[in-house]
Amino acid sequence: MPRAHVTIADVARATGASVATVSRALREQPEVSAETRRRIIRTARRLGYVPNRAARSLVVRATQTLGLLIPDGTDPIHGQVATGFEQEATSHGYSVLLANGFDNPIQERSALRVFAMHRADGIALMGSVLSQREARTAVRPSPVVFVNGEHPSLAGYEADLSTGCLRADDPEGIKAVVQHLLDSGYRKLVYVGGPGSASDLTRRDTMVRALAEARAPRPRILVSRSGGWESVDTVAAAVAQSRPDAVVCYDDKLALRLLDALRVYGIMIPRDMALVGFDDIPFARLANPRLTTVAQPSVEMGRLAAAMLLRAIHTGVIPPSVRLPVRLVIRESTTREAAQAGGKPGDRPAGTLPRAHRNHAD
Amino acid sequence: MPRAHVTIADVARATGASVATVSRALREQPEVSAETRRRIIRTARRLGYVPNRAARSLVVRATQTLGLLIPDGTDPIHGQVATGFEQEATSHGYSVLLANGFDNPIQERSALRVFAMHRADGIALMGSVLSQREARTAVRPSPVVFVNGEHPSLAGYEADLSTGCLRADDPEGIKAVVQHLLDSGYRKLVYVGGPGSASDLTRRDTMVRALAEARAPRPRILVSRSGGWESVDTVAAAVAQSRPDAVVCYDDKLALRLLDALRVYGIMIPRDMALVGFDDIPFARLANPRLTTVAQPSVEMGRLAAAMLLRAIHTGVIPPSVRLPVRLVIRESTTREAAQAGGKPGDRPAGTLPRAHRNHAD
DNA sequence: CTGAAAGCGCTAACAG
DNA sequence: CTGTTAGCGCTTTCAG
Repeated sequence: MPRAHVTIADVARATGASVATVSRALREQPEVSAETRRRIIRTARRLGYVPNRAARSLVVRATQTLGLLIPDGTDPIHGQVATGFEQEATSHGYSVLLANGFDNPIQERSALRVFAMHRADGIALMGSVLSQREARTAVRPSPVVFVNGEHPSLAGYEADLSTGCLRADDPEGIKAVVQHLLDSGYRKLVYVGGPGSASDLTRRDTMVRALAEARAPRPRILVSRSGGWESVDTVAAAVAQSRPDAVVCYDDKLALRLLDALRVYGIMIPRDMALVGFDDIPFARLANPRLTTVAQPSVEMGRLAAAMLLRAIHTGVIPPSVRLPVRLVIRESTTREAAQAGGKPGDRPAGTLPRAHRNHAD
Repeated sequence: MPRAHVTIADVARATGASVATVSRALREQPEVSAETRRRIIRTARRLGYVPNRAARSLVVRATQTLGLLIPDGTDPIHGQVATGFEQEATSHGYSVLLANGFDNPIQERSALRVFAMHRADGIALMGSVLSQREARTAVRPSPVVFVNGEHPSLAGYEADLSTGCLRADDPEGIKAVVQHLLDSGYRKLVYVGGPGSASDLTRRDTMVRALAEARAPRPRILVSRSGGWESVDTVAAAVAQSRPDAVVCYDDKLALRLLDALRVYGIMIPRDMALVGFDDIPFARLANPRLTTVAQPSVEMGRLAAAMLLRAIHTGVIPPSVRLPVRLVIRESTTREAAQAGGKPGDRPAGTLPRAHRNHAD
């Protein structure tokens, strides 16, 4: 085995063909005789030839690479988006450059610069705090797609009629939550905010508005800013004292933390109050009680972001913005009867549970 | 703004300097007068110049890129490793190419090929099912680091005395679990296996051996192969029937699913039996009851993998293998008193199902 | 069908 | 200190 990398010239030399022919043969171009092609491909393999993408990119002016910026790969939702994105990209022969922005504009900017230096053919920004204008200029002329952008300019939520934006329909989700809670007889509601980001504010405001429209009491707003444990405890204390009928949290993570914190106060969900999250992270359905939440199609979202980018790359025009439907998933945490049923299944596969039930009942 | 990308030649033309000088100035090389440098940097910025890494890579024979293969970004642990890896890489000026292998050798191979084509300066393989030999040849001569490799050749666990392997000390973790369970008076134990991977088998075998050494009864082995819901129910049914003192699961995800499934049978943890997981995913501490588990330093692991790669790139020699210490985290799920005690947080492990509790206990 | 030659954008000698 | 000149490995006219 040669120490350095085998080049197309090595293969040419070994086969007696020219580099041009080798290049053509290796790319399955038609204008090469089947005979020579086979010979070339065989020796290429024998020599352990691996194409050098940098060299190719240089001339074809395309890198077969997509850049993906996520806030924090540690978060289950971001991991899911990233995975969907990677799958779609990979299945179309693109590789993905991943960067974490940690909600920090500085880090996001430098990630964009890296993508630009790599000449990524397309860039997806998830939960980015940057403005569209800034991001687009930073990586111009590569197309950019925004997934659940968090830049303040998006807080109004009407701002992204523009192109290349992908987001879950949070307002519809919250409205469904409110509807469900009111229908279930809960009146005194609380919203627990998180990071104060655009989506946080949107969810909060939508809830306030939905309640106003339903002529229900205005919800109390609490905030767990840092997302840290202490502040969750503070919120828990406030909740324990005011005893609302139901608590809607910014997201599942916060809801689950709060659920845990409330145990200290002897508050039990849903016996004492209802609890709702947002996102439907995998663990929401495993919590005890199982958590009612709004499901976002995260993996699908990542996949779609990549697909939009791919389309933009091919057509040269960035696809129109998309608002993805969300789905209210009702589970035990907002079902009073569940407390008595002892683990009444929320959303399990139909076949498995009834049997288990019967076994147990017998 | 120019349509195409600005090149170093454009900057040279605009400043009246030569491309060589521009190149040097832009890379902060010393042999350029401060004056010219400043002028060059200014015009470069004005023109919107962004270096082309492909071109640079071609000549310096280095891409400032690391490849990372993970099994599935959807899994919290993998997301954490990836994040640590990305942070370390980024902070040293490297970008990361991410790929998911989904425990599929075919996909892993093609990911390796992509890394090779990109000439990634280093490659980290997490939970890969490929052999070291195959992986190393595939991306030669770039250094490769294995994180918790799952190739059968590693099942014996002594096989990777070799270089460039990074893994959590699962055996120590399981031994600590066994010790803790025995100390707590649990005798009749069960191990619930998962994917049948190298780490699964290692954990299982270590448990069997540790119990034998302690002259405790041999554990019963159950398996939830697919990881799907149905098979968890099967396991739950078996557990419900045999009523062991404690159940040790392959990982937290499985443990949490089992915890959920056991509720159907009216089995409450830790009142009726103890439950232990592995990994300490973020939600282990939020479960109800909070889950006793073995904590792996996942983020740190990712960081370390990148660091090893960086070192290998600089020194030309792959660092020795590392076995990272794990830590037993004792929580409610193995603490009988937790069910009865009162006062401090965590005193109501089965808190939200009090009626159910009585229903079944009475 | 195949080959020769001209770059893609950048760096690295090597001269000035 | 600065400029000239070869390439890095590959694709792509343009001729044969």
